[in-house]
Amino acid sequence: MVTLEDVARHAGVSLATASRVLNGSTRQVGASLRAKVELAAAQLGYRTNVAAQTLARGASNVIGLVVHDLTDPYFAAIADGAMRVAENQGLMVMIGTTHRDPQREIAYVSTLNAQRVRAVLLVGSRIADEQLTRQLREELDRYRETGGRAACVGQDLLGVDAVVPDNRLGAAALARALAGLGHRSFAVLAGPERLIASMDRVAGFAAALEELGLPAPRVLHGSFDREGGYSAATQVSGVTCVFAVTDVMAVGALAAFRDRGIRVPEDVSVAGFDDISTLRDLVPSLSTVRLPLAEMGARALEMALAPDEGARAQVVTGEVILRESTRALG
Amino acid sequence: MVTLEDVARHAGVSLATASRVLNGSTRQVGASLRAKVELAAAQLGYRTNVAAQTLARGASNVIGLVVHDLTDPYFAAIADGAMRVAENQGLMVMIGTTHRDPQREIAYVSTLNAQRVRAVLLVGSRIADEQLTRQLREELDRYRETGGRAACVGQDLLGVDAVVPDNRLGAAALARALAGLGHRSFAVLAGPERLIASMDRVAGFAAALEELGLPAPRVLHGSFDREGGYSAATQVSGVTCVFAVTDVMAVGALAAFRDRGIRVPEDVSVAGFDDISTLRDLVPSLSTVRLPLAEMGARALEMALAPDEGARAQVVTGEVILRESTRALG
DNA sequence: CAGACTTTGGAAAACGCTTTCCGGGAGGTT
DNA sequence: AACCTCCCGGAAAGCGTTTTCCAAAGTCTG
Repeated sequence: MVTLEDVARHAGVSLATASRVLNGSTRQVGASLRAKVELAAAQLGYRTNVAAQTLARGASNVIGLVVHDLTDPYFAAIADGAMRVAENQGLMVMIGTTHRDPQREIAYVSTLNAQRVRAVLLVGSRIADEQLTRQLREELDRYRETGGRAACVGQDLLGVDAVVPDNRLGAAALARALAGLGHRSFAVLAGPERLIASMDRVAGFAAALEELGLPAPRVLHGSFDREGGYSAATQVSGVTCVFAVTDVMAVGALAAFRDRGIRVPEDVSVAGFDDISTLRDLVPSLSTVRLPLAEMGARALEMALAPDEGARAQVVTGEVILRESTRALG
Repeated sequence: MVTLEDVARHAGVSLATASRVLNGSTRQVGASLRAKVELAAAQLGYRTNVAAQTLARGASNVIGLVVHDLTDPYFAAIADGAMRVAENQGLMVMIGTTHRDPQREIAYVSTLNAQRVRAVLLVGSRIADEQLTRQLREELDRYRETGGRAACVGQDLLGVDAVVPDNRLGAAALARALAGLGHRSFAVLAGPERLIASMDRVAGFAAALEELGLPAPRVLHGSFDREGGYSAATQVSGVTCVFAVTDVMAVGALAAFRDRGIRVPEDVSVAGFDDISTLRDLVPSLSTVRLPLAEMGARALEMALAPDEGARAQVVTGEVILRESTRALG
């Protein structure tokens, strides 16, 4: 293992000089010494020991990313956006997947704190649970007290910077668009009862229908994934339009309808939420509310990395996109 | 920032004792002192400084993962498998995405070396390029000389442990299955000319056809993604069956045929490779060669982490799965 | 050309942990 | 009772960097 000291000795300079040459310092080093050091480093195959560097500097070059599930394209897209920002800034990223276990999320914040990462990004909807939220907040506070920066993509409940999709507004806009197509009877395929993203989307959708004087939708709960959409959709009947609170659930619903011999959009219209790009080749193509996922990830990390100006929240509004899975009635 | 020394002082014990209590050591500590230390740590909100720990121990608790593109479900699935293993072993995962730039891959190995990660996992097909391969090997060798462990998922070209899908065999089996359906004229939608995974799949497919005494397929090259499949498919004509070398390219091909008014499978059969699970709800469902992606990632990491027994290669064979996108002729 | 700055190189003190030694006390064996 | 072991606690020496001081050598001004 070749150390900086080896390089310094080999180049005939002091440790300080070698350090200044090899790891961006504010101080200048004369051209001739600089060349010697660089040569020595190359010859010996020197690689900075980042752990030592982090210890000495008191700050690392890595950021932490906590997501629920990397194989869910929603999280992959957000993570990708954040990682591009990290890459541009020369930061490495450490990822933890919680598999939707809130305790794991808390544990990851603690671990990332131990790693002294520069920033941590929490991606994914919160659950309506006072105690869990408080525990997570406490862990985050502890991290931030010692200089850590944090941001989240989801709801602004943690006292950190947040990029928050306006789920109510988006769902309401979707409801109006679907009503505009002539639909009057709706079902909503929702996620777990206490998952806030799901709750907000349901609430926004229902509120808009009420405003239009339409009957309240029937709400069916399932897990927040493809299976949840499938199983919830098996219970749907007597409506002309179904709103699945995520595209991934909508995919499950589409499969369920197909298996039941119900045609989309001829027999029932289906809309999702998120506009997952890997799903754009679905047949029929999915009407949805577009969220700029990669950009949300990128912006969240940028906020976390920016100089502290107190916790800020950026609201992102979705854009309704009607495609083939919904059709006009009458 | 509360340090171990603070904890030790607060508990009225030595630094050594505090260390032994809080960070798994081989040595025992008496129950009363142990309790004091744990209490002090909890009261002060102590968090181990991992950088210091890594420096002192000379070994870190993180592994590095290098993939081409996290939003590609192929890589997401493999990464997920590897991450589950890491999680079970209490290891954190640092991810780098190369966006298919071989130089970036080399740079990441160097960076991960600097991080002194326990193991690095390189996921993704190699390119047939002597010089790049040599450079990467050199970087890997340097890493391994100082105790680093490495493995790859792809071709066994790097002198490290490898999990290698048998692309030739899988493609050949697929060709035989398709010929068994009565197809006689084929086109292959291939990736970049020098991408080995693509080359092998094309070669295996062609070899099997030749063995069966069938005419050689027409090979069309495109990028290794959905767009590549789409654009290659626009040039297809006069065949009854199309083999896209990945499911993701097959999705593009399906879209292209749809846009051209060509029905699948009535007018042309389409098959892919990989069996990406998020694509299982495609209509028509895709015939493909199943690869156990998550398991491949998991096994690769397990090999890398296992005690050194010299570089080993595990071959994974794919399983042909015929679904709705291919139909029997005649 | 003297005094005041500005550069540039080096010595050495952190940074926060792990672990090797030491020593003292407890328990076991003749 | 004398001797050996074992156990457990603490002191202190690293681990490989960064960075703060110093000192020496320029470089400017007036």
